[in-house]
Amino acid sequence: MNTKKPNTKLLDLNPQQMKAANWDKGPVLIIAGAGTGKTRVLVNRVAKLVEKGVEPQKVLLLTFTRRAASEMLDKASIILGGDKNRIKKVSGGTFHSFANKILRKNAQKINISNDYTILDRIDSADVIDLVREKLKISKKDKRFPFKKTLEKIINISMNKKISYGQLIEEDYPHFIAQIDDINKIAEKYQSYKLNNNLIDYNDLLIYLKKILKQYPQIADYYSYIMVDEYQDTNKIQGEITYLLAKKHRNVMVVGDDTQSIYSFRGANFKNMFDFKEKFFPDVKIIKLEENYRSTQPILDMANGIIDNAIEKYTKVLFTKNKRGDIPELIYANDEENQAEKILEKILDLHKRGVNLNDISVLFRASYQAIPLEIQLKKNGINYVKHGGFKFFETSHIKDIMAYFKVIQNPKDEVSWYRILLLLRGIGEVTCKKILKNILKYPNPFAKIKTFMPKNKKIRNLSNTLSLMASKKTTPKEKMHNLLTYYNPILIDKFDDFPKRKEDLLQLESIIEQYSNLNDFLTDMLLEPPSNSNSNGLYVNENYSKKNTLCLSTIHSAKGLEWHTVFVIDMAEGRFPISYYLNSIESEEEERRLFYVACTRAKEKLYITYPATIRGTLSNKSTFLKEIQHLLKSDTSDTPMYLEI
DNA sequence: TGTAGAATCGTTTTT
DNA sequence: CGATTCTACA
Repeated sequence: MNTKKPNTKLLDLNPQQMKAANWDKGPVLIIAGAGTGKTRVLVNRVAKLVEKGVEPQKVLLLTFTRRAASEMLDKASIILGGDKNRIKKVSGGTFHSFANKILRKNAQKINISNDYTILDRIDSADVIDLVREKLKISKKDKRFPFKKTLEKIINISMNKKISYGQLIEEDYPHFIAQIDDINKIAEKYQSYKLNNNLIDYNDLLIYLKKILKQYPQIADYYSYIMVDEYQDTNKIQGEITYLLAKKHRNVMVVGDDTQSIYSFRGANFKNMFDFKEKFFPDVKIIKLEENYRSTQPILDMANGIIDNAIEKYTKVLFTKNKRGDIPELIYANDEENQAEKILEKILDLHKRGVNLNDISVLFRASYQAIPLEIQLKKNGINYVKHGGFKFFETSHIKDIMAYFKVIQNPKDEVSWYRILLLLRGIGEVTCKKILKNILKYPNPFAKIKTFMPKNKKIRNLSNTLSLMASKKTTPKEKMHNLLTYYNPILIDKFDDFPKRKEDLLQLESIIEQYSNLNDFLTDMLLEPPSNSNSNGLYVNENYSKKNTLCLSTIHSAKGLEWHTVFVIDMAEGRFPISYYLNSIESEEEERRLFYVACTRAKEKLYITYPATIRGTLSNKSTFLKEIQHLLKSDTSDTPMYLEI
């Protein structure tokens, strides 16, 4: 199916790329626009370093997702003539997974036990709620923030390094009256984590930094540091990069300030400039501006989007690929009509030989794809949906994970709560009573029986957990047993249990690949294997290779490319999304997001605009109005009342 | 004390 | 729209 010759293409570099790929020592910042071959540069550099005889494990490649790292390493091994073994030893992954790797080995050095449990966002929220209750801060008397909101406040303020008070005043003024309570909860949350051996996403980075600072020899193990997507790193990740390279200064960071789209997570593209100003004043800067992906008309439009930005960016893309179709604007009456028109277009393209794999539909927020998903299902078209709602954050999956977490850490109060409250006849009060009695035992699973109201299902819980805790059973057997136990609960708890049952079976097939429970739990938290499809099902890599259309949030489409791209819902309020548009910076980020979306297209780009949304007339997105002269409009059946 | 059903909240993006 | 929280009742 793939007719490309990857090795010749991989080795084919322009002078700028060559300069970057052959970079030997010293700090270098590569400013690489969309589609300018930065992956190719990194891949070649890794291959060259290894070829030169650098020990592969001393090369550290930090990327945004694990998938990005493993794809790059695969390509590097092709360059080296399929020498997978050497390349495989290259150290790589996300900042978080790298932090975890270092901490599991060295946490004791900073007085943290290395068998900590990692909390995801939902776990953190649960812990925060627990802490709130322990502090006897009621959420009833006054309007008090939800646990999810509290988690967000605590998380963001850590990420951006500002105080809770400041953040609340800026972004949550309606909670100003509760600042004292929130402060208390946040403080107690920190100490609770320390006392209970829990670590959240931020802690991973904070502790990594602490270790690297106190024990520079750990950093010095790595002799070449490379960081991809540097525009989407946050302050602490920038500092970590510096600490890693402080001694030998062999550090290459690659980024594109026009593609910075993760500031909500604390990322700051100014890190790219800080790299020079704060850390490495003598850094060499290499710019990659020749685009190999898109046609000139598509680039014209993309450049047009960015030209209107307030912030002036550092480069302008160009291509030798002059010819191509002008991007097209498609009008629709409403969301359903928009979906119909997209479907029509896709079927037409398909008829003319474009594979569904080469088409993607991109949107700002995942719910915007729902009308289209309905159309696709109706017409029996395969699709995968990336981004948005996470398989591992659905409540039935969290339920299952709670049992495993209790096995791993019998003192995990939050998971105990979750498990016990699932049982009929046990409410909060009984639950607390039970926990008070069992938490002191190192192996409480058999003890539960004693403290429970006499009830058949509850005896099963004790048996199930004991069986799961047994060292003799494999993770798969544990899972199988658990599912037998959980099935009646599932049916009782959810109306849509058949769908969710599918998910659990998928989870079972994932756990099959693990022999070690800890690895399974860590991977599920730091590197979940994939996103969900329309049914919330886990989708494995093979599935996405079939003739399948891709629907994706723009965030999840980062770094990818397709022959044809649709960017939908270009109406004010939908894109830029209005709910949180509260500052110039956030509007600028929305603009960059639109830019990222359009630069995914190689040959054809369609922008769609529904004239009404939920029955009311909508306005064209500002971003669309700005660049409309660079588009071709499909006026054949434009609604009469539209001004064009 | 526990539960079921009603009301309500907050609605993006993700390691 | 789906999870969380509240309310009323057993």
